Amino acid sequence: MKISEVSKKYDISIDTLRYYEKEGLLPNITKNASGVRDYSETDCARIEFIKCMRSAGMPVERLSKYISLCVQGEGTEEERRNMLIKQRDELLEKRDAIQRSIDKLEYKIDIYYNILLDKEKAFRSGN
Amino acid sequence: MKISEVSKKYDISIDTLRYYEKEGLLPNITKNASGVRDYSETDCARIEFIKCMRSAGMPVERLSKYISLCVQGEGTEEERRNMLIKQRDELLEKRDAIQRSIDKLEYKIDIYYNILLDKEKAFRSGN
DNA sequence: TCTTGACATAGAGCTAACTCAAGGTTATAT
DNA sequence: ATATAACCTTGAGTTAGCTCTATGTCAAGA
Repeated sequence: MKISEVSKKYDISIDTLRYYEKEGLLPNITKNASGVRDYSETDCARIEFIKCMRSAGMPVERLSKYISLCVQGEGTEEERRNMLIKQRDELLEKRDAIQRSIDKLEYKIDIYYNILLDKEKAFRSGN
Repeated sequence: MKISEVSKKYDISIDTLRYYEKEGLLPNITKNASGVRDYSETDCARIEFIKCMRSAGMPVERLSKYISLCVQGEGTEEERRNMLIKQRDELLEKRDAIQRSIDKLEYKIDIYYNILLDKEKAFRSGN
């Protein structure tokens, strides 16, 4: 798969794909004789994973570290697992912070609803 | 309340408090004759709100816009409400993206668990 | 053959949200 | 009286994560 196809498929800009590669998130991409990238199935799976993690705010540097462990292979499983656990725990906290924010917003939205309703009533009764 | 107290109470750096003020998030802070800030109850309530919104990633610029509407007062309620609704909807999406990421992480953590368990077994049986 | 379009690299530029540094003033403790 | 600490302002510096620019190569169609 060529870079433009991957870009379309995953809705990630070509620049970003090359940037990720430079940062170590996409190691060992095959290139043909004239240097053109050809993304494999494995590369695509990795891109999907990266996209998911990035959408949740996992830092590029941490992803890079994790992927370098994957490439190292055998013997790094425990460290990899610990990284994922840490990341998950951070996301749980983040999710809760977002939920608190949502709750506060809902509360205020409701208050404005009542204010606007009162104004409407006042208008109708000719104030 | 002085800036250092506010800083401690809300765990926001002094620099950040002044930065927020400059960006319009904390308008009309009272200052004494020698220019020292004195945060009121209202200011503190606003800081708490800002902290909550910032922790969920609401942009400073949007907060600034919202707060300027609050300061404008009467007649801006509908626009304010719409801003909050938009922000809430974005957070709902964000929360869901994070949840998807959490789910993927849980899945992988479990896979690593089984890998490590198998290694342990192999070790015990002398492989 | 010539042009066009998709690819490549290297490195500069951009934005958000802080964070720090330099230099100055004021209130308080010794 | 002086030193210290807490405040002030202005403006520069930092970081992450892209995004853009300049320049060049290469394969395919008119």
